[in-house]
Amino acid sequence: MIESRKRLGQPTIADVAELAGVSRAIASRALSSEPRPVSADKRERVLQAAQELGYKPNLLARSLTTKTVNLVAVVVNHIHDLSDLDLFDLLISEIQSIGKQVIFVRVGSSERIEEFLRSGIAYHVDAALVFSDFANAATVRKMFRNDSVLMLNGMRDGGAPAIIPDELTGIAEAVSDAARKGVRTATLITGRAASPVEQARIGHYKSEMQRNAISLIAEMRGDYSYQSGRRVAASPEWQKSDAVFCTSDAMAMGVLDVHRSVFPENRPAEFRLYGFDDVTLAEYEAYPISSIGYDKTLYISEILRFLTTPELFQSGGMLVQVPTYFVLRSSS
Amino acid sequence: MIESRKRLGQPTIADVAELAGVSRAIASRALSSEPRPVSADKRERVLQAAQELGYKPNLLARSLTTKTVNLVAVVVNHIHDLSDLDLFDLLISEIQSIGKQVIFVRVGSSERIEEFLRSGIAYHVDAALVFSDFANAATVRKMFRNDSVLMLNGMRDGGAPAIIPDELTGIAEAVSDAARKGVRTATLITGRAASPVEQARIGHYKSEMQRNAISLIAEMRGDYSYQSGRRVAASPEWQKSDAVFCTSDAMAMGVLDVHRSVFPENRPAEFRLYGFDDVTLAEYEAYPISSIGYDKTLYISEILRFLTTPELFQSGGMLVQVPTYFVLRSSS
DNA sequence: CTGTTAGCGCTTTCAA
DNA sequence: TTGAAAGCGCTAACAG
Repeated sequence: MIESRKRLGQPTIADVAELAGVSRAIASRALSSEPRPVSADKRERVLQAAQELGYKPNLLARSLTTKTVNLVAVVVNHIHDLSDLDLFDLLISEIQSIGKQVIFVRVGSSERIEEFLRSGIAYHVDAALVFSDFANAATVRKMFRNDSVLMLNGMRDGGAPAIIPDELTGIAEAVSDAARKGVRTATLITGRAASPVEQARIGHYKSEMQRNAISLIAEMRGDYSYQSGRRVAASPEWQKSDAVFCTSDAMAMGVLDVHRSVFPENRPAEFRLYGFDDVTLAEYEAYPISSIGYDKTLYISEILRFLTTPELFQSGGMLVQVPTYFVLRSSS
Repeated sequence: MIESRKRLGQPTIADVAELAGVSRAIASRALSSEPRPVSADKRERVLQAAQELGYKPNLLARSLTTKTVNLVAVVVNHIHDLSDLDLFDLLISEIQSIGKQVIFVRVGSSERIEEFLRSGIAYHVDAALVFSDFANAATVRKMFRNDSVLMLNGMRDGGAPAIIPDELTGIAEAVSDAARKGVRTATLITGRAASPVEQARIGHYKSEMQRNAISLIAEMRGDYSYQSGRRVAASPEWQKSDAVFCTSDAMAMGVLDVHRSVFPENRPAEFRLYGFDDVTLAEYEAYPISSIGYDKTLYISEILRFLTTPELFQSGGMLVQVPTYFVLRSSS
């Protein structure tokens, strides 16, 4: 006979075993989600006892031996984009549907991020999904006990697997849409130049413009935000061109609003406007911005594939590309 | 001499103790963040050894004895509301700043939520912040091992502490703004009627209208979304009134867009329009919607107060109110 | 199939 | 102040 149940606190597996009249090991096996050898009658008795006692396993204790917590870290810089929300809502929901939970880690510009991570449960996650571009894959991998890290920040800097939208296809479609409509000169409004993703994006716009005989007469710097779009569009350096390409929808909205006050039509009269991201917002009538998007459902299903069968991605930092496409709206 | 360090895996506190030539207990104390009796020189040696080994405590193991994980659950229905956007980024950031991490639990309409919770680390959180209205306080409390639950869904259904915006003040200001401008008749566009929060909100609008001699000539049902605002505004039942009050900004945006196509001015010409939530978006030129908001920073600081000193809230389900205020924009 | 025995890594009595 | 030892609750290895 094992010790009698201590009255305080939740029942443990020892209590269940005692009530069922079996050893703790048997109780553990009977309660396991994996198939484990237990005779039918004992399993029945254990389940019955667990039920009776209202037994709930302590996952912290279990994790200690199994080395797995069914926890996924989502590492972000910040979430202030609407497109972020659409994405994260679905992502969380999908991750939960495979029985894992999501811990959000917002790294902002913090320098102490590594220390912060180490001192929290997030350090023990089974996998990390990195949307933030604060560090490269190698660094990020060192930040988690587990080296199962998926880069989703557009970077592809080495050993870690990554899923990135193939931006070239969408950009090519957008630029050729402009060319087809007679656009000969264009302005490019960019975001944070430091980002390698932005560098590549800019490169694609330039090469596609060249291919389509569109000359880039001005390149202006924003920071992806609505306000920066307004600022750029209202600045004295602003010059007329046939088309304005922005590397974010928010900047395009800013540009649109500045020019809307001059041209009361719901779109700029003097140029064709293109955004990037295809945020939900563009569905709103006031911002009918032609944009470049990708299939979020597909993107997320690839992420889930990584979480459920990481082996598939481990072959030398596999890269999965998700196609982008052009979405035509009245701004262009 | 304790067993020599096993080569595999991370160094444990035993390794540190061994290297420092002290017992595990001493190492534990020296490394503790709490003040614990350790002689100065041993503490020094332990810290030195930990440093040398690159020792990182295993928080899962620690939690097993301390019963605390520095983890906060944020329970939501979904996160794609415009108003969510403004809140969650700041909330996560603030929670992290006090050394806790955030686990997001999206309950959607799932029935198996309790089971899901029990089988995850989230069950062991130190506190739960409930934005979702899927259940009452008592039920929610049973879903976490810890009963430190803060209701943020506007409900105030019992023992649990809650922080809710005091909507009456803002609504009173909005309605009186309308009255002052000569509004005599009004339409009210509402969201999900099932929600008790919405019920209260509607009640406030009605009583304030009465007080201000504004007659409510139509009450129409939306679902808080932009699309539902459009649908309502375009429906055959729509009738003219001096003012339109919506219980969400998104619906007001929908209403505005439907009427914008008739009146190209940036605001409806035939009535004054009022929203609710004061989403960031309303700062954009295309949607200059007068709205009702509250100080998110204040709201979040109250939440943080709960997390750091829950005792303050435990006196019989304390209710903290955060004042709302009216924000005047050109739509009214 | 079953039970015993060791742990997982850490903290905390409890004597010394 | 210190260290031995006893757990926290669970799972896994190993005999039977």
